[in-house]
Amino acid sequence: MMIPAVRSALPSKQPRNAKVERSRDPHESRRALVEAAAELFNTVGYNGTDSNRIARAAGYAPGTFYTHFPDKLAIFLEVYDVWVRAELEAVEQALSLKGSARSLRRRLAATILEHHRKWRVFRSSLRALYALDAQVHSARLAQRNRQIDVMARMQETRGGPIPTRARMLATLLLFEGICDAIADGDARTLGVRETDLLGTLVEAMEQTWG
Amino acid sequence: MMIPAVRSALPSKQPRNAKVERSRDPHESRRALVEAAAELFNTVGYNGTDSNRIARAAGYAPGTFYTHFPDKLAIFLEVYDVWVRAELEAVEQALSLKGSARSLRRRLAATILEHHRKWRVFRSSLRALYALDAQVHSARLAQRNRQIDVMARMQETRGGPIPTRARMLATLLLFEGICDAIADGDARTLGVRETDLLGTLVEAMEQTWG
Amino acid sequence: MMIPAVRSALPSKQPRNAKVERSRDPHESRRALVEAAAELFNTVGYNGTDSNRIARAAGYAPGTFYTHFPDKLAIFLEVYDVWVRAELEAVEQALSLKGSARSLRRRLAATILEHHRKWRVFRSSLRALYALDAQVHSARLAQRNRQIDVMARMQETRGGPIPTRARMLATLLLFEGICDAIADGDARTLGVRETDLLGTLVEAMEQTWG
Amino acid sequence: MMIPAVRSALPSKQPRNAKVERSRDPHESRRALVEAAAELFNTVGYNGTDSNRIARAAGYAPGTFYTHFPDKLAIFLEVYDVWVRAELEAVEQALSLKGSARSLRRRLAATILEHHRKWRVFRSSLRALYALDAQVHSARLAQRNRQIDVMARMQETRGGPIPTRARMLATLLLFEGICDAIADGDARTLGVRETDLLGTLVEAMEQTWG
DNA sequence: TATGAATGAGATTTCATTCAT
DNA sequence: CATGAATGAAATCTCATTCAT
Repeated sequence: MMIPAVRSALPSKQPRNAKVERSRDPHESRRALVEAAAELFNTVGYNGTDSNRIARAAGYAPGTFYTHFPDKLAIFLEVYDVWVRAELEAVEQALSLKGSARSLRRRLAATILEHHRKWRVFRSSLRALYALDAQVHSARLAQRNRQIDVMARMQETRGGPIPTRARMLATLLLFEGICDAIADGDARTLGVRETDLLGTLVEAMEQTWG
Repeated sequence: MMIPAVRSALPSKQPRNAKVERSRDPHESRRALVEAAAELFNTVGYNGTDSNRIARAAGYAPGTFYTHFPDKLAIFLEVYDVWVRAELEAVEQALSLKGSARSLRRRLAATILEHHRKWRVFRSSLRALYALDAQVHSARLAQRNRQIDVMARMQETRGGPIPTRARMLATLLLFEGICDAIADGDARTLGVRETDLLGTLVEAMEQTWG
Repeated sequence: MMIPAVRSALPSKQPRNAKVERSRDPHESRRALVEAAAELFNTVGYNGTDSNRIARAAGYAPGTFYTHFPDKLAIFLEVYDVWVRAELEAVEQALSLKGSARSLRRRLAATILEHHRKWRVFRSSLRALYALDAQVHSARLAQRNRQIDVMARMQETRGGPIPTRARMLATLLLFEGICDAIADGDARTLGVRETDLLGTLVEAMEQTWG
Repeated sequence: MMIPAVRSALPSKQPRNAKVERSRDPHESRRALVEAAAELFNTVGYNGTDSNRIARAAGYAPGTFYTHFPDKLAIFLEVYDVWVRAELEAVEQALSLKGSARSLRRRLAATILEHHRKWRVFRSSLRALYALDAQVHSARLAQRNRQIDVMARMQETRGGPIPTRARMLATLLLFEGICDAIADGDARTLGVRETDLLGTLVEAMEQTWG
């Protein structure tokens, strides 16, 4: 049994894609499954999601799931991959826009916050699996590495001095912590205005990158 | 006249078992269950743990679990409570020792790191449930509030100026992020020495509390 | 670097079983389940029957039950439906045969008695659920209504005057009471010959329908 | 799981007798248990009632139940006994009052109807167990015998001719059927006025006893 | 007698996974 | 590739019953 309030938060018992005659294109099938899985993982979490439901939500029969993925974890990793790509893309886009260092940082913070907000529940499952599963762990570490690299490259482009990895990692962690706290609605509940918290973040970024 | 086949047709929930291990003190039983649950949650996570196993691990029969807790979530919340208390105690003890502001901060960081290390997997489940369950959510928010209060009180005692709540929350989040990263062994994997990362943390604390 | 103990710590709901008995026709499966359930309900009663046992008796694994019915009550209602249909059919057949009004009534009584005899235990569960469950209640009321309708139609066909609904209901209830008493073997135990009791019933019918 | 709507119909989770310091008088304890059991059986049925709850509702600990009764069926039989006694008493009282044969019959019908109304759910469990358990079966048969005896004695007193046992049993069964149908609210639902149905009953009695 | 924690068999239900078509 | 009925291990939870105090 999963948390009851959550069950009813499910997208809908009659999946929106039901009865849509699915293409026989395997790429499209896979894509649809990943999309449906993302939606479910992000609504009821990894453990609240079952593979039959993923298939049905994507418009397929249960067995189809297993023609595309060996198991539930595999599709979770794939969803993670999609997610990572989307974030990186958004980040690169945010960084590619003109503007002062300050406005760029604001944009970056806003972009990542948006992303965290959208993937709140998925992220929470990610964290749980992170501690339990080696594959998820290393996937996430790889992502962290990439994020630090982006940071470093960004600074290189600007011509500024590259901070120590410790500093960059710390900034990254603060970034995550703050975005999660805002996305979860906790800042507000704890009596902190979101702007103020974001301000703290921008400040920290300034200290790290000058 | 009696219908012949009838005698044995009753659902027959009659005799059953007979052996009775023996009632320990109910407080002790509850404690043992919570302890076993903590251990299991911290090894295989919330979803990997089942109530029968908790009972067995504590030395009881499956049913005993339900004479003490209505369900798995209830014992999870109780484990969390124990955990919170233990952390607060450790923190207060760390803060009560004499020493310079610097050494005090180091001690605090070491204490919390130790705590995170010990409860790595439990914490990951906590995070997953945090996003899915209202009770866990509010329990954790209450804990955060308490932590901020301790911070503020600490500063009051020292006579220093109390930072904004935004700053305190940010520091708390950085604290958590860094301790988790070290506890998970990620700092090292990402090419960052734990000492350096902790150094960043202490620095941030200095900026916040002067 | 990977946390060593972690690889095997995932809840591990992976491989499991492999043998597959083979999908029969789903209609046939459903039918087999209903049949097995009918048999069990009629032997050990509703509460003495469990869904796993129904599945096994029908030649399926426990889970199969739930691919066809949401719960035990659902299959009970379906068994009831089958039962009702069978009775109506038998009744209509009995009524379609040629013969005097008297012989027709005897035949009708014999038919229903036979039916009650066969479904003695099932009927007792029906009665228990009737008082506790709204669905069972309304299903049975619907059946009663149908029975009264059949009575009225029968009389219409004969061209006789249609009795009041109160009289028809009373006759129906007497019918049930007497058939149950005989089916349960109670008439005999109470020192009443079954023929005599049936005679009383036929008499009552004569008074009602002339 | 019992029918959900029924669970919530339970007298109350905090039994009304809770915390009342129970007397150590074993007769009183037994009485209290039987009373509580009667209430529960009549609310959630035999299978919906558990022995711990009976004990709690009576103000005792679970174990106390077993110092008074060997099992759940035993207390059910005792409740039945109490019920039977109460009905007989009420009947005898109704019959002892002066009045015309007609008014006496009306009173008798009203008395028994009242009784059926009050014990609707209990009666439904009785019927279910009747078909499954030999003890319940014979207890109920004994009661039927007594009822027929009362009928015969009554007629003897009046000096009228005693009908055949078949007739008397038939009348008894009609009585039960009609009272149940009214108590269950079915007469009304089936479009029959309760008075009309009772009228049919009184008519039948007149035919049987003149 | 009364207690009440403990028992453990077992009922209900879920769901990742398989495989014949 | 897609299907979907079937699987069966396993998790959650219940409750009649026991027994040491």
